[in-house]
Amino acid sequence: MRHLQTFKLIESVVRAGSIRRAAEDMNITASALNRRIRNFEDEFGCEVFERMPKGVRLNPAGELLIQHIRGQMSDLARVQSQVADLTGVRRGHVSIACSQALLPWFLPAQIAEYRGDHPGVTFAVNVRDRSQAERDLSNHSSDLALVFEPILMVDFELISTTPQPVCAVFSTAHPLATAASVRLRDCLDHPHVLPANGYAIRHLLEVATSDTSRRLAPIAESDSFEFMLHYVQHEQAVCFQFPVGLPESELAGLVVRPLPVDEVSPGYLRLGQLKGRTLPVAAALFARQLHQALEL
Amino acid sequence: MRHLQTFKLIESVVRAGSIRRAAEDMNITASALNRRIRNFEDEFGCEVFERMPKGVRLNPAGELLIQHIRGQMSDLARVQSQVADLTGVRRGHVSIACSQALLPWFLPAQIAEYRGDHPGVTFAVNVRDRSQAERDLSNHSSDLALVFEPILMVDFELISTTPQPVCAVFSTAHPLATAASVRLRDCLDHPHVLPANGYAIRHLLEVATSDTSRRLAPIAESDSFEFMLHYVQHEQAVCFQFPVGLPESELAGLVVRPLPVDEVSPGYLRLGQLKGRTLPVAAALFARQLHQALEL
DNA sequence: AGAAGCGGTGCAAAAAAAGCATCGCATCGT
DNA sequence: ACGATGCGATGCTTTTTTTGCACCGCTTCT
Repeated sequence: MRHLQTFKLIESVVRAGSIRRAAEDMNITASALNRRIRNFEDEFGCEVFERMPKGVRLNPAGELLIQHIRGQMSDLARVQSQVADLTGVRRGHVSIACSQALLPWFLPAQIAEYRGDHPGVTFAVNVRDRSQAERDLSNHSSDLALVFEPILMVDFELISTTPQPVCAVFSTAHPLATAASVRLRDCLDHPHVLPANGYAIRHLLEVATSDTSRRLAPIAESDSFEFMLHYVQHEQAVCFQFPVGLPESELAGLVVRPLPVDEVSPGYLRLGQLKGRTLPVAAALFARQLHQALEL
Repeated sequence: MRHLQTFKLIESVVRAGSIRRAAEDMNITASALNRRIRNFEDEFGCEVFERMPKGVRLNPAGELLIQHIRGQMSDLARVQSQVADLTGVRRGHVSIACSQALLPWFLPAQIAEYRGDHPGVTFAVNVRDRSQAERDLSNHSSDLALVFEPILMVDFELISTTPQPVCAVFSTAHPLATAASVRLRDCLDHPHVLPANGYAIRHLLEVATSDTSRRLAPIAESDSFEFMLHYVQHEQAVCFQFPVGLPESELAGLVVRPLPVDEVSPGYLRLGQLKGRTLPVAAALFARQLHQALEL
């Protein structure tokens, strides 16, 4: 798109942190890029970058501008997607920032289903923690965020909320496997594996134990649920995960037991978008599908 | 602004209805303009205009595009205004679509007060009926709308609402001038002058008389309140206006009496903006001032 | 002290846009 | 019926803008 070239270049400079690096990325010379920026700043009425010996950085005016630019670009993409829609060519691209739990089963299944109807639509799936996911929305680097317990900042517009009980997961050979029901305190009596700090499940478990005498005493911590699920197949330990992250087909040898919600509050899986933004057709449609899938 | 030139040209073509006329408006040749548009359509991916023997018209894709363009331009203006704000140069421009009643006194006073604090800010005041005012917001051709009883379409975001009783206005020599209170039926017993159909006061009076045996029988209709106010100084007749349209200082020889609200419902003066839009600093500030002034 | 990396600038080459003249086409008025 | 008019489109030349190249001055790091 020719007419937004200057904006794209500026965006690239912001990302690269220096005019020369950005020039290389965009396959033009630094001098040309430099001049375009200076010309733009002239027209714009004030400087946008702070020149420093090691490169450039946005000044406050530039911060305002870059937000505008990002908004413009994603809004134009939305318009083009809508136009493509009414031209009959259903194409598009959906980018999603999501929690790890959605990777093994839920999102692959949902995307495959969507692409069954609309093969022209492409996807980008990025694992993000809850605050980074929201930042991605603000950046316009993701269309949708699907995370547990987001920080819910002002820019986050909820599309859907689904409570998910925390589940204990252990091997079929584990002593708890024969118990009628499993409480958190039972799990803590056994060796247990926990997600690292910052993860929603860890947070919920911390809260659940904070007013009891029981303490979390993980034999292992990890930022990978894949690791933890595999670990409890090797040692008689307990790990935790949300139902949406537990594909039934891959649970051979494992037992899943939801913890009672009066003991451990459920995690809320929240689907959201950037507040006030009109999503491209493809993203809006996919969001609707997710919403329906999550309601079940 | 160089980089939005193409957008400006397209907008101009939409307004002019033909490439040649737009070219003249923008001081370039028709061939250059034509080529820019065709190039843009290439990049954009599909045609934007319907070519007709008498000129061009937007096709559905173009309708979507022009909305995007207008949004872009006004958002960029907002950013520039914010930047000017933090550069210390408080400048800006506020455009208002408003009812006639606000012209003689309220808006002049408000604008003068605002410009007392911010002499760099300029204003555009356009008289619009309630539906046109809302259309102006959608077009981004006005920042604010201040009208009675707007149609309240989906794009209208209310900032402030003020009830205004309908007032009867007549000369001090009029028989009603000595009455303790004035009811609508009293006014209808005398010759009366009404605003034309479509005006809020006319509508409210129609509603008030619809379930009675009394009928409106205006000796004169007008779309100018200025005319009506002056008319009742020449003949012993009654006219109607909202308090906000009646400057006390100019009412020598006239009596103003509010009609009881249980007989004639008050008109609601509504200040609004385009839904979801972030107003430029100057407009947002002025809206806040209006809001406070209207609360008294 | 020197190398490396940064933004900025003068100048010539290259590319893009504009202007001009002209075409084909549909409509309108006489 | 038919020419006049006004529309968008297009080939060609000229003008303007942008780019690339070489180089400067500056700061930082080794």
